[in-house]
Amino acid sequence: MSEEISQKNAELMKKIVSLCKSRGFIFQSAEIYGGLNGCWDYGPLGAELKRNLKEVWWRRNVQERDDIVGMDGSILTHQDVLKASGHVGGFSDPMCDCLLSKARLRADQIDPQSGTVYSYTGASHEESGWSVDKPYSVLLQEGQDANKAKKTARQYYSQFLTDKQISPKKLELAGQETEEVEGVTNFNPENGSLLTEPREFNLMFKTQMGASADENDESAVAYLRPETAQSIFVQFKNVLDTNRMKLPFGIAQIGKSFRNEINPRNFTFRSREFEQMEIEYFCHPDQGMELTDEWLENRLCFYEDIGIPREHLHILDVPDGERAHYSKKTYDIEYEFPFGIQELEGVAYRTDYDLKKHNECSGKSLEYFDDQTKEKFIAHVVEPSAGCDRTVLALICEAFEEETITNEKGKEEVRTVMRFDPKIAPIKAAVLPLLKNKPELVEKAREVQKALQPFMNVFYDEAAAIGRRYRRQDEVGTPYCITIDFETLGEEEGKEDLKDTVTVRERDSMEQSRMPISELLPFLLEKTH
RNA sequence: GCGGGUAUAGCUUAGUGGUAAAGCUCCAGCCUUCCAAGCUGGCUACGCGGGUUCGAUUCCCGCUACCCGCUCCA
Repeated sequence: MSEEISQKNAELMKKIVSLCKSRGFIFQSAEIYGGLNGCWDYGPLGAELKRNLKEVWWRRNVQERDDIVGMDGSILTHQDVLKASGHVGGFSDPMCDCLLSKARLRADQIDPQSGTVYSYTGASHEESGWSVDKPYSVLLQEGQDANKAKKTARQYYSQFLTDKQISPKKLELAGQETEEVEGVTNFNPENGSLLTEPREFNLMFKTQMGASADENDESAVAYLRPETAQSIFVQFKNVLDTNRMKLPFGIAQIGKSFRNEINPRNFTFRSREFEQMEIEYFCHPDQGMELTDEWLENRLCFYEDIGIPREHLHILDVPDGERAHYSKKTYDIEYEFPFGIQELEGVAYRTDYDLKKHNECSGKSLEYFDDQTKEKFIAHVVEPSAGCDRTVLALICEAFEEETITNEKGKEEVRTVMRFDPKIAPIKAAVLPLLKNKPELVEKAREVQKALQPFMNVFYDEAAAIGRRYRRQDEVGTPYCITIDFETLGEEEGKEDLKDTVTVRERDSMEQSRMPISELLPFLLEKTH
């Protein structure tokens, strides 16, 4: 990405974040207390938008399908569940930092190295009297010049210099010692510099169950779930038995999950608390690969359905070695955010890994018996796992547009419009009396509002000129504005036949049409459902 | 976690060692017969905590948050 485009996208993102705040989509969590790192709250319109997304997802995946049922598991999770799944113990990354370049590396991904370690105890600068005592080492591969160790060490020590005018070359190194080593991983392969000790980053939120639980009571430990999936696996048998399900079938769940991300970034994109929309689709082992491809296609259609065109999505076929250890096949569905192409959803073939683990660890049989074939086996599972907040953000980014239009006076102006698909738009229709100082118009408009309100989120507005009110609605993505005027009242001479009709103004085209009030509800239901 | 940047009203910005200006928005009123009209009036801000100072929004230190890069994202 060129510098210019990246600059432009940063500005675009700023505008989106700003609009999200000013129009009540997304606020920073605990803002009046200075904010909570990586946490965000949805305001009135954001809550509607997110609710609509979740409703469409649930409708498409549960309500309209015979083979998927829903559930809603607890967020607090038994520690044994996450021990079995491998999250306790496995869900942390040892990290270390290069003392010289400050690069961060995964300690477990550093190739073992051999060579000569040059160690120093400190450095000094005679002329200025400056000195520092800090142990530091450099690893040199066989055949490298010993001077490289000195050069690297001087560079390292020079970062402590208060007088930046002093050249690293003028530093005197102290206490040089050398040692031959083999298979060590505490040096940066890039430059030979010593790394910090590996630090564990535990990515799970741990808590204590019971108001009087002791902090050191191991048995009281519980976790906030790092994914909704585990509660589905753990309840697999119950759902199977109580709902007479037959393979293949799925269990869907929408809910919050928590991960102690090292570095929350990009607005709501990477948050420590986030909502997932997950399906665990159980099947015969022979069907796994095929179903993974089918689900990928199904999910792409879903995004198209809610207004994210396929051209803005990217499919990443996650290569061997980069997939989770339990996965035989994984597709990432990525979206072109202004801040880069980032993952919205993972469609992963998790094999029988999870059910097998829970089968073993709980001692309860989670096997499936097929009456037809008399076969007994652990079901395999395909998991389409979507990030709800990420999708909301994608919807906002996709919808945002600043349109340049020429007004009646021939002057160019910018119209900010959120082109949400009507299905997910927070407000479906705005009801507007043409003038607010004419009680008959206001009364009629209130009637229309009340008639629509039980069926959808409508908004009544009588403040300011009609044009301004249209633009306000554009900015929050309301697909239709309904205006009650004098013709609606049937008092216009020669236009008595327009009694009880209203102007329907369409957001994207700004075009207006005349419609009887009686047709409004079916029209809007069809367009916004 | 490291490096860099930023923090003034709901939003976007101005400005100053003597507590602050504007545009837009918003609210009230008048007016207004279809795309951010006009007039009058109004609310609202120097992120938090220290220090220096007679006095700090301004200078210094710390913290927090956000943005960018690195890193990370099982």
